[in-house]
Amino acid sequence: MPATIRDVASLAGVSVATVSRLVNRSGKVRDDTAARVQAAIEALGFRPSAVGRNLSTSQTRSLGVVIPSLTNPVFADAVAGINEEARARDYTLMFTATNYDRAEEQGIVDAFLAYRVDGLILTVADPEDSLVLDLLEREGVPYVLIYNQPNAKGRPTVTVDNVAAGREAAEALAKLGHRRFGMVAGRFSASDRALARRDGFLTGARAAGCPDPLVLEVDFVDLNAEEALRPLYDRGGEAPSALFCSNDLLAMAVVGALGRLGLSVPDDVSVIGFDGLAIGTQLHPTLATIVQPSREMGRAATAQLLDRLSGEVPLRTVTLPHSLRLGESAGPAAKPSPTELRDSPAFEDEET
Amino acid sequence: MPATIRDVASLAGVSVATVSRLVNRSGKVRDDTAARVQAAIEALGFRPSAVGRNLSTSQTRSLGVVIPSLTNPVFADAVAGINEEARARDYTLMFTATNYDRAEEQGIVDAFLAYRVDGLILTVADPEDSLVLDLLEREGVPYVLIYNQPNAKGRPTVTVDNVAAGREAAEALAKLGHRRFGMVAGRFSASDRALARRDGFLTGARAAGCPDPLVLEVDFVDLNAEEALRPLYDRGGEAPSALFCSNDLLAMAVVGALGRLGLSVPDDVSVIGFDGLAIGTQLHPTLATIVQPSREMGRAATAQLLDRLSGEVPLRTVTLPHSLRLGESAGPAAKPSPTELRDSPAFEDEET
DNA sequence: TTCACAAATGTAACCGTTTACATTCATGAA
DNA sequence: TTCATGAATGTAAACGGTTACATTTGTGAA
Repeated sequence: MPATIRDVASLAGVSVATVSRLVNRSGKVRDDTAARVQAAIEALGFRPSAVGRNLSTSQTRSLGVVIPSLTNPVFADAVAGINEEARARDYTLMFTATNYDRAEEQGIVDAFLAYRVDGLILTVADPEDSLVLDLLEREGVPYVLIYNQPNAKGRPTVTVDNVAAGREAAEALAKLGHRRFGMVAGRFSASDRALARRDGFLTGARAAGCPDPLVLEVDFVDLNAEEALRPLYDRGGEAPSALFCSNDLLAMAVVGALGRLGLSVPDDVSVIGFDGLAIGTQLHPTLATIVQPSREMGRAATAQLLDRLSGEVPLRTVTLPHSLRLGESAGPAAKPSPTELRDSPAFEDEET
Repeated sequence: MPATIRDVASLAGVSVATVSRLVNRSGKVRDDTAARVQAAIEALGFRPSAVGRNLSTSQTRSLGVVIPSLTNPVFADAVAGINEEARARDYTLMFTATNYDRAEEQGIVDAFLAYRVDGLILTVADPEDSLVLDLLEREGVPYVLIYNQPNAKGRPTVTVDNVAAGREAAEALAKLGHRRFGMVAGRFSASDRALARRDGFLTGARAAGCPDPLVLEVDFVDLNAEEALRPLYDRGGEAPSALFCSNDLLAMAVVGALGRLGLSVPDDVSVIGFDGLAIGTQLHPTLATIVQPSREMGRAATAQLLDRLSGEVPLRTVTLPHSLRLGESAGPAAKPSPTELRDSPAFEDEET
């Protein structure tokens, strides 16, 4: 139904080649011809069809984006970065969330390949052993991972040093005087980065001469943080005085749950998250966290991919700097032993 | 480089028509032929090109999604719903955020039209007066708005009754004994819904016989809630005891800022947000809010659009139910202290 | 066996661009 | 005026599918 290049050509009394040349600024066209063609274009409201062009040039100027979920703002931030960079370079984004479902990954990538996206940016469940990535490799479609860990197969990824960051979290807490650590994490099977953060955290705890942190793996999607934490803080003395959470959303929920359990953050328990979500700085207490540059990671991944598409630059793994943001949710370890917690009135209320 | 339908055809010793028939299950093909073709497809790793098909069928089975920002999880939730419904019906999503920039809107929609998306789902700055929507109308490309308000031009939108919701917020606060209301909102110029919520809130306040709420318009993108609120709460007595925020992100920031100003929520000030973000139920205090079914709105908009694309069902404006979630951030008004009574003329006026 | 008819398959045009190559046009030099 | 030359434009073949229509093949009845 929309006007085609032929319509324009015949209305302007020129050939399609001339129209094409004008539209794409490839080749020269005389001023008066250009004016005539331009007039025809406007008269017809001609909008060149990307699909015609795609077929002819066998590239689509589109990128596929595959992430686990938009519900976690950390991914939304990355997508925002991807979006910015892609738009700046005139690429379009095809997008889907997998909901942490590996079978979905496959179907989605199949669809994107059918659409002949020029490249993909994705966060997968397990990059070491991913059929999807094998497929891309086989088909020679360029891709860059984000958030995923650098891995044995040398798959290009833009990420932060999650192990170091985990270690730093432990160090920071140790420096505040804490010795009994806990970690609350989503399912490790769905997140290689959570795993890396845990490894770093354990290492850090040991290096500080602390007992091994208790690790709590919780269901991230429909989480009941209060239920998950209650048993821990029923036990009294040996309960962790500092909790590291594998992401900020979890950390926010943990802070809330502790409050509801009658514990004060950071007076009774310190909490430190991971991601650096903007909202964390607005809360009270502000959320202590390891900040990763999500938007920048999205942008960097995209930039790299687009460079690769327009040159033959090889794709590389890039580790961006993270930083510790010591918010109010992490404070010095309490002087009195949390053994007293058992006797706290708020706690008795909960018990009955 | 990838195998084409002709490659498959010649390897299987059949015509392209037969391959096409098999791939699309259009028309019948004998079992032994099918097997041969299937073998060829697998041998070559043939993946039908959507762009070839798009050109031929002049439809793309893709939808454009245009929203202001992913940074606000409420949009992310809607996109999640859109994503689910689209995937279920085998449509692909092209996606972009406008960052609340109206010029961007135009460029993005142009790009999507070039790609010949079959339809669009969008949230625009101002549906009444939107060049972009005029353009879609003119080109006959079906679209559905989400979040935007029902409007004079009868543009189809999936939303909630923001006016009623705003009114209910005021009523709920009045029922808790509050009389001095405030509203904190993002820029109205970027959000017709915030405006509608304000209108409803004012109406509700008046209906409850309360003085007109103070309305604070703040910069949502880089917000300093503490600075914005401090002047209000420096003044003492006449400061609002209940704040309605035009969205949950804002409400969370406001709760945090009040805390940092040394005020207790809800003992000193009640706060009620809008959106029903999941994280609100995890915080401490849990966030009182008007819940809108974001995911469902995304799904409904998509379903409607896809129905329209495969039948000739007309697009309609749909108002989905919202609900009040009375979290801990909204509580009974404090008994006004004698000082406050003296200092608060508004209060005395109303009492008589 | 022959024929009518349906089932299976093939042929080729078309969808809207781009682009290599061919052709025409304008210009200045001889 | 004629020509050589470069600039401007045109022609037509891709690109990878779908599909109307034509053709061939297979089946059962006469």
